[in-house]
Amino acid sequence: MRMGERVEWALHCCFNLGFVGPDVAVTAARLAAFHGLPAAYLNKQLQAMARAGIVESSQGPGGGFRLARSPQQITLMDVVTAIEGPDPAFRCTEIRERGPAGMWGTSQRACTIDAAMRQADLAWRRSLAGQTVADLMATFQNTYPAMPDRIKDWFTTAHA
Amino acid sequence: MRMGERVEWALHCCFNLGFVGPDVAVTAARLAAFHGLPAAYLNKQLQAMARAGIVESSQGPGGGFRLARSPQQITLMDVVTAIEGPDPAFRCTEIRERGPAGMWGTSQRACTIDAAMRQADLAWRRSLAGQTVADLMATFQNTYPAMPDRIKDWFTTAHA
DNA sequence: GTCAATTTACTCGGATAGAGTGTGTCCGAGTGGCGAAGG
DNA sequence: CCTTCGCCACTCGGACACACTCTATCCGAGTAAATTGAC
Repeated sequence: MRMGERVEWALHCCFNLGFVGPDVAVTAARLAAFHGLPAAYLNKQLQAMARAGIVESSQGPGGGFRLARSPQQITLMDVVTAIEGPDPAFRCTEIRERGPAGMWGTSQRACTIDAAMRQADLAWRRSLAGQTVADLMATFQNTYPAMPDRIKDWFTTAHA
Repeated sequence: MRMGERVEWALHCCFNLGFVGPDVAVTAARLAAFHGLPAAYLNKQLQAMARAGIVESSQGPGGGFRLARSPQQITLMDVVTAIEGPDPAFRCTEIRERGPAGMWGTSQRACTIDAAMRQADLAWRRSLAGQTVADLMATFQNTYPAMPDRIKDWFTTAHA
């Protein structure tokens, strides 16, 4: 099982957009340059977050992306769902139905194995839903007090 | 993010091998027939579990696979790790180092985002480690009391 | 009848092709700002 | 000098190739059981 790098990118973008604040829009190219990523592909992930209502997009000169709501109202679960989709990692394909046991009437109840895996998935989702972008920003600011302003400056001032 | 079907297959195999008991070995072909799966590919997963010490393999006539230890001592985490590998789903690629922020000395501490994702991964792993194959067997037997014997019979008797 | 070497058939085990998803890239649609022209 | 119209550059947005992992398969190595022959 492997989670795509896209999620990492999206989280870092939300993180930095949180420090920049909702007043200015940051282009995908600028965010890509800050992280050393391919701009066009990162743009795709930002679009996905825009569809999910996490960020707002504006076109034209001076356009770009900004957080659609407060960092306190954006959980890691929101971001992961926006990028990776809502489906759980484990998907029961009901192989118990394909063999001879399929005739034995064991499909009245939910698959025992599926239930167990769903429970683990739920624990994972709860942990993600319990952490907001604001929490990450606070932890980071606590470790590096001067960094938030530095980040905001980099994004709000012009660059070659 | 998507978990392979292999995990589902492996779990069902452990589940059924638990009911069969450690006295008789079940071939990969028999397990595949019971679930309607490709035998050679399922064999590959059983091999992976053998390498992990979850099942024991024996060659020759009368050979096959059996649980290497009690179902109570096999957790879902063991099976998932054996099939999917020990790496966590989320892997931090340290993109913070690739941009201009890489020069700002933020790599002294662990990546904030990585830490948050690791925490969620840990919750997932704890849930998996807290459930054993024996637990699943007990739940299933509680729902369908007659099934375990029926399963054992199917695997221990000859078939066309 | 007993033992042992041999054969045999059956099993796992790793090396080898094909499909699906994630990764990366491109060009077109839309939009806000800027400048020139007219009143 | 102010207003208005048109142009333009910049942005997002979706459609198009490439790579990698998962899926599936094959044939060879190894082994335990059955067979056969001698003692």
